[in-house]
Amino acid sequence: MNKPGETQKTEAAAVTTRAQDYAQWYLDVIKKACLAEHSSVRGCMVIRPHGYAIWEKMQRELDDRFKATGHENAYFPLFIPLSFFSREEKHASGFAKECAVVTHHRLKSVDGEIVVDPESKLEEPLVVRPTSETIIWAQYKNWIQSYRDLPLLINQWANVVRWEMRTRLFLRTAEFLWQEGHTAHATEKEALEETWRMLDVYSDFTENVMAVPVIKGRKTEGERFAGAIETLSIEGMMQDGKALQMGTSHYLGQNFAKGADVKFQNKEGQLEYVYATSWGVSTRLIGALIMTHSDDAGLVLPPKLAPIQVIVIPIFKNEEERVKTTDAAGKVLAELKALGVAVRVDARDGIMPGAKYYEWEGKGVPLRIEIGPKDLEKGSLCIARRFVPEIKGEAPDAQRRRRKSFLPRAEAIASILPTLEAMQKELLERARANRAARTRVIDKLEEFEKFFGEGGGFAWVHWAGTSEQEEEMTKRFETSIRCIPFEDQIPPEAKGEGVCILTGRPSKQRVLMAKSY
RNA sequence: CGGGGUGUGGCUCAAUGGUAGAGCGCUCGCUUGGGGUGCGAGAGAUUGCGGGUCCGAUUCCCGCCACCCCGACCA
Repeated sequence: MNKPGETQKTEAAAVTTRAQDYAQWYLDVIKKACLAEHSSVRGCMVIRPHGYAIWEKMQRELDDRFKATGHENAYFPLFIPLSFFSREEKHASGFAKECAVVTHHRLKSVDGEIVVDPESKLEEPLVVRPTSETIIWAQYKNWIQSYRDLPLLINQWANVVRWEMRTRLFLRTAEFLWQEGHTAHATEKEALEETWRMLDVYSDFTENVMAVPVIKGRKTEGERFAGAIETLSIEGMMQDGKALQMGTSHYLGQNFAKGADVKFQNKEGQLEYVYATSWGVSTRLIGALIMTHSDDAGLVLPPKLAPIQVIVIPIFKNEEERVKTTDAAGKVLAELKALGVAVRVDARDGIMPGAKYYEWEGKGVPLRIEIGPKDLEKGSLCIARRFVPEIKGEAPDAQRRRRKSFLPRAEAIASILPTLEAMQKELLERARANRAARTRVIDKLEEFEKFFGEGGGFAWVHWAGTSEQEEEMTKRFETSIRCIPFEDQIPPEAKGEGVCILTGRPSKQRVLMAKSY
């Protein structure tokens, strides 16, 4: 770490965009905000308290939405017997290359060294779940007999393991936390409705809670979930212009019901396989949050996800002032708590106020209240925002001044909730504007190449190629079809028919192409 | 698993064939206090692991392991 005063004393500013710088910036934010770090365990992540507190807030918001749509939580085993896992062929082969497998159940001491006891080999290996479809459907077989048992709407909060070659904090770790919904329905229509409904739940969450705008659409065959008939996703754009898949909702048809032999008797008395969906979001969302809003000063949090929304900092230079200002801070704390604000006082002695500002800004606290002797005299409070809407060409000094406001005490307290609400909206608007600035409607391959050669972003492109041609595009430009967007997701300027950018064949609508994480 | 790189106090890095030093961080004291105060004292490392060469290895050689970057794979 460098001397704080030298390299880190930077104002909130535009984020650098060169890929390597961006990766470094991302790690710096995580470190400054004390969110997470690499574990000594290969590919695994330690989520620190502040990072976990954000996850808990996400969980709560999501859980409320799942409950509101009729879902219940349950829990299923971490281990999946290999035979269960192989019941759906495409599913098994899709995940085959990234599975951790338990083969023994005992250790023993040999010459003072602890080794795996070869005699404890399991008859059947256990796969550590990379996702739980198979183990859950093995159970559903016992739960479903009649159309009266349907729909079965269940969600699980769990950890899963995918043995990735390369990992990145939050975005791709060997073990990650997530929720996975697994539902069973009597008809295809119902299951499809559920698939679409849950995608809406996700987009509602990412936009209204995370303040991250997303494009909703269908995945191409090559990008589909292993074992799904249809995969829907929400795609966000990060500040470097890359796309991030933030959530998926799958229509599984009768594939898993057949694999686990789950039949029900319908109203006509006939046996039928049930129709399934599954959907999930993970701690990757925290990565999306960081990469969408944060700046060079550190994390920026939408107020709805900020574990601490307001930090109160008493300022003093002697014992008398310390007592007075911390006392005043305590009163502000109580009043804000009563309003339902997540607030904390930082009364640590021996740390300069400036150092505290940097620390809490790095952690993404949206609002800071400074209480010093001058404020007590005037009966005012200083409120400093973590960010303000940008004004083009504004000097950093001017922006800093604009972030602070001095208000009479009562007025200041009353302004907190409306300000938090405004900041929540501003973040979404800012993210929308950033996305719009890096989105193009493109018809010519040369233009496409140029766009992605100079930073890139989202490209609305006509496509009518094959899966092989899709791969060819990926090899040539490092881009992929993020999704085939729903009609209402396509901006007006990108609507209409045209011809495929690669093959020239007629195309009914444009798809979303981008480089992605 | 292929190609490249790196392993030295908590972090970022120096140095040296004669068993290590700085900055930041940490602890204590004073000082300071509305954007990272300043000074002083102090704690903290069997130099990734194993072997070889050598009187002597953190340094040279070999093997292994871990991590990072670039590919293949991905929520």
